[in-house]
Amino acid sequence: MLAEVLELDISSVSKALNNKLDIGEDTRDRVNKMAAELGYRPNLLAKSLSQQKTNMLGILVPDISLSFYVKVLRGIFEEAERLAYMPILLICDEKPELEKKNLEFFASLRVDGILINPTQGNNNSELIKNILGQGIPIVCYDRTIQSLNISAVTNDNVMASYDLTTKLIKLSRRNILYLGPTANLSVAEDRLLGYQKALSDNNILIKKDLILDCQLNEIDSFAKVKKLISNGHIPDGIICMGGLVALGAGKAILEAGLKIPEQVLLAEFGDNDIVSKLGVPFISVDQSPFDIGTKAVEVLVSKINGNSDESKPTYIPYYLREY
Amino acid sequence: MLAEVLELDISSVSKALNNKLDIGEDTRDRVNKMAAELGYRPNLLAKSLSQQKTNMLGILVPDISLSFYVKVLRGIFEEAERLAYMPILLICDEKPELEKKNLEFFASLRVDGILINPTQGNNNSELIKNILGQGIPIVCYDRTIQSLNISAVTNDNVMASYDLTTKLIKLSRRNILYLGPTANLSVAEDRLLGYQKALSDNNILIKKDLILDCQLNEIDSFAKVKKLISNGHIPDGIICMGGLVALGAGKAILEAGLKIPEQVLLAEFGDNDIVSKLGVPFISVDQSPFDIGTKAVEVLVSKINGNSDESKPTYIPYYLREY
DNA sequence: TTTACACACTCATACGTTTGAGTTGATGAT
DNA sequence: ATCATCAACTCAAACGTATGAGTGTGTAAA
Repeated sequence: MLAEVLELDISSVSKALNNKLDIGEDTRDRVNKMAAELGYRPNLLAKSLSQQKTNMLGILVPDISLSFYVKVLRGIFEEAERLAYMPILLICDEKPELEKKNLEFFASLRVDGILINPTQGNNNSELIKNILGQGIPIVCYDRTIQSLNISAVTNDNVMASYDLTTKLIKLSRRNILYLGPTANLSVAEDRLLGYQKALSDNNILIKKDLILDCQLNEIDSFAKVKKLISNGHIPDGIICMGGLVALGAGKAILEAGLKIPEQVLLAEFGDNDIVSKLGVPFISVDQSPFDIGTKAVEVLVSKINGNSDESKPTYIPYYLREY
Repeated sequence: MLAEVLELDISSVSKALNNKLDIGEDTRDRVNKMAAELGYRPNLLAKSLSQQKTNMLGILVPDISLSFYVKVLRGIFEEAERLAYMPILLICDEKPELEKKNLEFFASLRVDGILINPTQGNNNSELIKNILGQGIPIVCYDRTIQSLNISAVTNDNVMASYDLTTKLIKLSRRNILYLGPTANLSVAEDRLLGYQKALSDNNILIKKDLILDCQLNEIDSFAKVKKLISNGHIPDGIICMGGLVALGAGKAILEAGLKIPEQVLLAEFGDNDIVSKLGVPFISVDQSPFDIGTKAVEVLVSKINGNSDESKPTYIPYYLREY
């Protein structure tokens, strides 16, 4: 198209547009001028196919209705822009089948790298291994996959949970409930460990009925806590895995006529925006989601560039906050 | 790769994988089996380039921290999945430069169609026209671009605002403040019209100082309303353009010691999740964001398939709700 | 005047897939 | 036995770009 009008070889046009050295200055100018005039837009499909590089990053997110992930995304987008990669965002809705479909898409599209927050249960770890084997680097953020020896950018969740639990203990709480998944989720398992260690270190007995398995949503959390209370077990503090869990638990507590934070202290990880709906004070672990995002991209890109073959986790600092 | 192992021509492999008719059943099976075995994954870049069709939809979103857009996205993703298109999500952050960059990317990637919620001021309408001219259909959702004769899926914002204002009037409010952009935004202009018409029809004088121009964020809204109150103008009802505006306004009102809803009735469009942070009752226009999403994809895909060249707006029903 | 060499360009191939046209061998009808 | 038909395959071109090797021209050095 451009080549015909200018009576040049396509290769010359290509070289002019890409500022290659073996092309005359005057022809370069002619080409650029004509390109602007005709509204020429390079075909990324062809370019990527030819170069064997897309300059795209595949980003998998479980749920964008949680402000935690939105903040992570901010970090991801900002850093990707800085490093001249295009982040392609796909949402998995915590569904393994969707995650699979989206991973397959990214692999077929030949993105240069993938950022993933694996769904609970790590149902797609075989597929992930497969894609890694195909030569596409994958980095986990927030959550990780222990069985896979994969790079991850996350918090030290054992320590964070230890600190949070310790804080509740210092605030004179002794019947602290752990509320969230107890298996199949790296993050939750770590936090359970930290919770238990904090109790031990403070000579508090770990009671089995104060470790309450619950899904990462408001409904289940509400139901489980309501049942717990109606059974006469009233904790004086709750460590919640995420904002939705805290929201459900908080509603159940308030509905039972209990006071927050006087009677029950509410503590949660990561997503405070949604908890503030309750209108009561709570303690939150700020996981520095923005930094998780930027660092994840940084690690991924260094893998793409072959500057890092290691797969140890990168820890991002966290902060306890009171709202 | 596959072809070599099977000692077949690449074209035969391609035909087998795509269930073409002029290929033997036994070879088809052999190919599929070997493909599974070797973990063959078709290259979408090559496929799309060859077919001149990507089966991708470019989705432009201003801001995913607003639950309104998250709900729209749910609709978009669900309908896109149903119609076998892959939605590619890019976030513009209300920044025209980002919008431009993302539009250029979509055009270069040769997505089959684009869904856009144009930024205020429609800074990229020339580019949009250009891309349309290139043969990529574009449909607006929520907002539209009047100057461009482009398809849009939205609410009848004049009517919605008329109804909402009328509702406040029926609740005995006479000093109703319009709070939001007054120009450069299709949606807001329409709502201002509806607001004014409702006042007129009820024989209420339209006061200039009850039409308060303010940006679509919490900060500006808070500042403007605070100033208004400190100047002694206290409205008894506020029509806010969106949740962030309502949040800022609500905070200013509460800070001034005024009661919501007794002294000031708060009403807003679209994004109630965020307003509930205030912990007070408010009236909301539910714009059926999910339906906006599904319908937008439906309209876009029918354009892609050449079944629709018209460009009239498609209106989605809205509902007044009290929270 | 020849040789060398850099410069600016073209040629050919590659990337991985699709697709209509062409080829082959077997089957059936006359 | 001859020819048309058909199924199942291969061939070749196309999509739009990038890139190393090859070509021709002009200039400077010997």
